[in-house]
Amino acid sequence: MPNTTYTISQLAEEFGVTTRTIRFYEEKGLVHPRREGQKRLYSPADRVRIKLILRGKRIGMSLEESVEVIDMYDPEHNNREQLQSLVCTVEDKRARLLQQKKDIEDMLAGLDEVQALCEQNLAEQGLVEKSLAEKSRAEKSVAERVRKQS
DNA sequence: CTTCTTACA
DNA sequence: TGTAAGGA
Repeated sequence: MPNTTYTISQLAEEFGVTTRTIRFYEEKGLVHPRREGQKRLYSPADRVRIKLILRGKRIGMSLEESVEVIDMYDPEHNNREQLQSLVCTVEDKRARLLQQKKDIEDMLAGLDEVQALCEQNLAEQGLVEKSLAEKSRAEKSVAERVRKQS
């Protein structure tokens, strides 16, 4: 297995963020890259964490929320009680995300309606412009005849 | 040239 | 988070 590592700049480029952002996450305790002297070396696991953090960020989660979700991946305590508690937390998070998902779908549906109305309106305007053009053409030919007669 | 820390906006 | 400074 290739024990790949990444430099901060590699990850920054891959995820479209600045190195400052990644260091900032470390400052917040979201990632713990190992060091090679002063240089930070990120493991594939670190990379995944950053990916999850950015994903959470995209859907409006705070860094803190993302950490909570990420922490659910590795149960630090394996006794029944704590595992059952984790299951509840997971179910709770799942419910919230599903609600968010539904809200987004409803909003998208709303956008579909708005867009349809806009396009319909534009189509009608197109017809108006067309008839206007014809009207203009007709008037022009009339004016032409009048001019010739005079 | 890249990365790091620190500090301020 | 961006940016700037100053060192490695």
